[in-house]
Amino acid sequence: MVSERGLDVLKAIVHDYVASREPVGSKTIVERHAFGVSAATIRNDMALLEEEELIVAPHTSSGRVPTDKGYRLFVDQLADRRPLSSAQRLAIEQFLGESVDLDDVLSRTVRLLSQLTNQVALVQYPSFTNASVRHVELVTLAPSRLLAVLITDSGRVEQRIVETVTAVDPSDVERVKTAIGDATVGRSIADAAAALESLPDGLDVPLRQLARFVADAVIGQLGHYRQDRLVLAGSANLARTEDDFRSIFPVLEALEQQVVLLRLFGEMQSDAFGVSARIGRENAAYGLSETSLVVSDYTTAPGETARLGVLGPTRMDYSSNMAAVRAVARYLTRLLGES
Amino acid sequence: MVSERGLDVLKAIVHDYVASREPVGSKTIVERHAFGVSAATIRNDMALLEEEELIVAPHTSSGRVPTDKGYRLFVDQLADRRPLSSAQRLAIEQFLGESVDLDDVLSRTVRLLSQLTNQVALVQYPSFTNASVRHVELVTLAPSRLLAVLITDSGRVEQRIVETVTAVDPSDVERVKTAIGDATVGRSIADAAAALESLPDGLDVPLRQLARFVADAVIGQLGHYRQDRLVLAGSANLARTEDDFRSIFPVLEALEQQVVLLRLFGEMQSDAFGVSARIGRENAAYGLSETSLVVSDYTTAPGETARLGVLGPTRMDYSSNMAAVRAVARYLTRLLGES
DNA sequence: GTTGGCACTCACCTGCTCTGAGTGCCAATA
DNA sequence: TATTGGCACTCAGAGCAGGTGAGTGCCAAC
Repeated sequence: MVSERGLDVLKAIVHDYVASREPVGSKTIVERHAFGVSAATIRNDMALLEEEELIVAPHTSSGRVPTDKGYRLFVDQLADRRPLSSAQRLAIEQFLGESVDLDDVLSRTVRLLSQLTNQVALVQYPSFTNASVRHVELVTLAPSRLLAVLITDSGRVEQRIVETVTAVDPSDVERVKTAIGDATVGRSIADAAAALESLPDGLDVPLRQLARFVADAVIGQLGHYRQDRLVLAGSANLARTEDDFRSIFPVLEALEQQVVLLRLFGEMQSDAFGVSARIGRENAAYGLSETSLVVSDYTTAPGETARLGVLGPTRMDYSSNMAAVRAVARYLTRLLGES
Repeated sequence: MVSERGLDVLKAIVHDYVASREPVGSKTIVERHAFGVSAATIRNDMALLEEEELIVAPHTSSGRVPTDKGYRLFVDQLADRRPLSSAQRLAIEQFLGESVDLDDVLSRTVRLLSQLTNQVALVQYPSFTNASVRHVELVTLAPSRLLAVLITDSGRVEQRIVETVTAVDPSDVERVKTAIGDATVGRSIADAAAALESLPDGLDVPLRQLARFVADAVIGQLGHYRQDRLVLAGSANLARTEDDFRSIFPVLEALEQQVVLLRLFGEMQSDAFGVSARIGRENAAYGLSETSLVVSDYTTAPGETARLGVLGPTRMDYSSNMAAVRAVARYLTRLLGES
């Protein structure tokens, strides 16, 4: 069993190792932290911690380094949950407050988060499955090319080009637009998609083909509300933080394969404090076994959440990263919940 | 003066160095290329090339490496302009042909280009300054929050949230929408912005404030047509190609600071073949002195061009990268020029 | 349970030699 | 005059030896 002081020693090791990037020895610990005991005592504690596989020595005569299990214990029980500085809070409010639309909010959020944490920041687009259709617009770009624009009450705008086989008559376009609007406006995403499926069959024959094309396009746009997207920023931080450049290659690759990250996001469960972490080898299945992810939910509407977080080397400052992720998620919830 | 064969030697050095990543010696050259002369002769040529600062020896007793000046000469005079394989051409057509809208086209383009070249790919959004306003839509999201949507005949859609001080009357919204539509639809971006400036003054007092808010928002959207944006893909290739990881940090940073890249894009001039390169220290002002950029224009409408290209280490395969950039730019011109 | 002491380990630094790829130069050759 | 084989020279990099020091494990004493 690990003693009370033993846990404090683990905490000290995590802190010092994150700060110095070098294995931590018993002497360093007594020098930097006021334990009031000698180095030999610390050594005994460290031997116990090593037995529990919470720390490990890279080679026989070196200091210790936390294991993934050690980080996990640290995150779950030991990490300080200290709030951000008021200057940081102010920065969040000011920077995000200037946003002009949803895209802008999220792009600002992700840049902000990467600057606060010095890590790669990720923000998932809200799914808005509870949203309902506010407006459908159909614009003629060329004789046989239309642009379908879908607007929801969540303020999201989707566009899609519709190619038709033959040139279309403007009045037909108008009638199809009205029909589609009648069938969808005010309905939820799911209901609207269902209504559109059968819509063309109820129309006069001359309109059917056009209506089919447009309805399919709009259904495709509605489908986007299930598919998620990520925005990210700060990948340069990887090259700064990481010491070995070969290790950043799989990470950069994962960042481009958003699917992987979305699956990871999906699997994570927030704890009572609204923040959760996935550490090192817990991500091995995704080729990210030396990488940790700190994630929090944010809410855009009752019952609708999306996630944001940061990604960095296992050896990261969990305390402050978790605080930053939490604060940004809260502020974002407040900002987007207003509408 | 450098002889005819001297240039062939330079060409061989560039080729071999790009392939092997190691300084190229005289013996290697005679072994791999059928020059029909001895190593000593090649050495004489190399001494001349070194005098002209086209190649350099990293240390006294090693092979030679091209200088930036050497790459420049290679690109301008020696690089083969061989076309892509038909399989590659097919891949371009198939992959891009499936696009559903402008965003999709550009995001597919950039991914494609990064896969073809194994470099970081960049695509600039078209500016569409010649475009004209097709439609303006105003949607009420909340009592004092509207969404303004701007659609142009180039198929681009801009959205922006408008906050008003007080709750707005739906019929007022309708009237403002009509007024703004009348003032802008069918006009060019520049004309529409000018017309909107003075629009509110001509309206009844009760509508003025609302009209001012909305007009400002739409003017802001129109302003986006001057500001450019970049999409990029393949930054993981950096970590693969580069041997020293410290060198990728400034590059990753530049990739996040799109402003820098946009300025670089702006300064480049395409040559007669439609492709241009900026090599190594020519980019020193941007902190990219070990990086080269291969760029081509693509055309979206008569008189309107934007750029795309790839970015990678100075030691890159210029021949095939230039071929790929050129082919993709041509195809994109054809695809976007259709509308 | 804690401590000081002590022998032990091992990564890392330094200085050394050795090797080989590659060069520059030169006199001989076509 | 251009080309060639020969040769001495250079120097990065690999491999080895010895020294240093941070850190450990263990133990007897407190």
